Amino acid sequence: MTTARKAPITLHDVAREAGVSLATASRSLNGSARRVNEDYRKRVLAAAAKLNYTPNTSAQAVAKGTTNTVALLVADIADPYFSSIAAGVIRSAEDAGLIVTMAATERSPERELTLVRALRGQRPRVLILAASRVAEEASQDALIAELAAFEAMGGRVVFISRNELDFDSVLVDNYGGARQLAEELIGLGYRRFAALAGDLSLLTAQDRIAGFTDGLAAHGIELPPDRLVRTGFTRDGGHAGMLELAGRGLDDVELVFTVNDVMAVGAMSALRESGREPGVDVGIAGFDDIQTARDVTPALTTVRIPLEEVGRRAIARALLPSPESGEPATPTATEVMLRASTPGPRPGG
Amino acid sequence: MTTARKAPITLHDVAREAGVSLATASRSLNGSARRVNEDYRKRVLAAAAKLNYTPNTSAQAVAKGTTNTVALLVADIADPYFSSIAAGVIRSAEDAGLIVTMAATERSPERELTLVRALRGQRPRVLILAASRVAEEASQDALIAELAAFEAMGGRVVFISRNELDFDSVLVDNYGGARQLAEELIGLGYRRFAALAGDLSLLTAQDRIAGFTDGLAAHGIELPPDRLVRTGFTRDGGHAGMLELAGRGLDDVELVFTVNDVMAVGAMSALRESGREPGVDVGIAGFDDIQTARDVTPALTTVRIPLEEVGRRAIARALLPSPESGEPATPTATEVMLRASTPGPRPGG
DNA sequence: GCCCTTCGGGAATATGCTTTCCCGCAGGAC
DNA sequence: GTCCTGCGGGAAAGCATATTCCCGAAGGGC
Repeated sequence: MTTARKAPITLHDVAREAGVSLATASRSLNGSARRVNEDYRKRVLAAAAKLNYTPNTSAQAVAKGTTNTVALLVADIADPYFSSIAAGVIRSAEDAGLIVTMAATERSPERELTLVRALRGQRPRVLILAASRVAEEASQDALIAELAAFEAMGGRVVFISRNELDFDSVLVDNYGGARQLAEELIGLGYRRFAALAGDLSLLTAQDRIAGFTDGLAAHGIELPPDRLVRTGFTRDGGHAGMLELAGRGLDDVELVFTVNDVMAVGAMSALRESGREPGVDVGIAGFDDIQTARDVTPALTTVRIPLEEVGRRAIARALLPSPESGEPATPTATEVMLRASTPGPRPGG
Repeated sequence: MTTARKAPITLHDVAREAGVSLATASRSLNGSARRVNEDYRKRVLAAAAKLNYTPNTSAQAVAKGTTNTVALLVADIADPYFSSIAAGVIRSAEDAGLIVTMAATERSPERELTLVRALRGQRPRVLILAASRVAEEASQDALIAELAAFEAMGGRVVFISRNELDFDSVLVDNYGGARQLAEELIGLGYRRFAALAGDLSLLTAQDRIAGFTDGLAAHGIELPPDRLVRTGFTRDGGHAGMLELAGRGLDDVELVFTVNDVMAVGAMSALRESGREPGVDVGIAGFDDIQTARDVTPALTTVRIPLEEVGRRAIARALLPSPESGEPATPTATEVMLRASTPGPRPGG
């Protein structure tokens, strides 16, 4: 009984068991356009239950020419930003009877392209690209071409937080959120800012920085170039960036904005290592509102993105009839969350 | 050019383009046992590249009778414990040329069973169950039966942190880690403990509590029943549990152990709300060593599990020849990480 | 009462691919 | 020079399912 490897039971077996034809069995089980006599139907269902039959989805896919698969591409599934989005995607894909397959680009555009190509082999119904876009990118055109081919053969492409003409997308108001954040921070009394910009080749980082600096500019405040540190888009990037900033000896900085929360967390840690207390000595603000932002001490001021909902909206859009041309979907609203990490500048500042 | 929906190009097209037979085209592209003339092979490859051909994996699966799919079942993808494991799984599955599909049980045994059944339709090569086991469970037998059927038809089952006879697993030394933690905390001088036990119907929670209490017992210390709070296995569960504990007015408790890190984080937050400072007034220790444990203040003492590696080991084991009977794999070692949340009891305690 | 629909079961075909099987051809042994 | 062997191309037979097409039977209209 160990290595018996008995073949999985097929629709054939069910049909035989029920004493009906293959066609009738198929029709009974997945309710086609054709109706089937109630007696037969029951017999088939009973046989299927008795044999513990499960339709072979691959065979169904081949026969029908479509799958029930959603392919999701993220940069790094261990990053809370992406795992929250993934949770939303999985949840609502499941509600729609879709299976989701995931792959990680590890933030490499080349890998992204390779994966898209490979994923195309799966003939997924929809392909969701959540890995952020890089501004300058040789493989960009190749990606677009690949995706266009994918859509031409009937698949649906949805970008997350990345506006790509000709493709559908769930947008996030990165610019607006960052701008609003800047203004509210000014409202708290902050005047001297610095920013950790993540990798500026990432459009998301660019947008947030642009929104933030514009928000400052609207109040006549400038963000001097030497106070904008380019660094990795990760926690460790934030850590390194803060050390770099400290190394520049800008002692009068009142608030450091990082383009995402994980960087803020790294920055806070670096700040402490250099003997200063986040919130007290220097304000910190991030972007995304990952769970950790609320758990960290002091709680992190940030811009909230409803991450799970973004995931849900992605598959919702994918299931809608094709928008026929990228009417660029109203961006998901963001919300500034002021918390303890930005109590306002210290009186003696 | 919008709704053209041109059919995806098939192996047929490639063969025609290259002027060879279907068989030769197939053999050239996936290197079968049969060799094919180098000239032909090149012609086929060129044709495939020119047409931008991608094999239809569903068709391949049907023809071969196997897939390249790994199905991964987790409780909640947004939980860092699971997303870290998932990251490991995805990474090394990909190295092995496997695609991973994910689903979330939302911690419901019924859902788990339903999903396993549905996933079976995919005929995955391996099925990884990472959602924790519930002790008393009506659907348990059904699950086992389902999985046995799955293995009988050639699939591989790997449990994560859950020892199920007859199935392979990657184990985690929950008991040993917790026990070691208890002893080290005693070494720091702590004597009066309490614990937030998560849902005690979860075996993982049980093991950790057992290890912890046994560790205490080895030094003649007891964990009175009224100091063990059953609560949810989540962050909010930890929060609620800590409030509950505080409500019991046990003011002499020096250290609170929570069965996982997310609960510890919730507990720290609750502690602050009730006016006490984690680490200073009460020590806190968790389990898992998720990233946040290091980012929180004070940094959380915990028991480290190499989560990503656990994921990698899961697919590594799945790819090995079947162990033929559950020799229960040496458990993955855990490591106690003493951090600032347990500086030792306050002198005046 | 006859003809025309409609209903619905079943045989057969299609899907895109792998693999078996057949067969021709070239090369080596004697 | 014949026979045998082995290499490798191509036709064809699967794989598990969906769907088209055919056809008999039942029902309704006049």
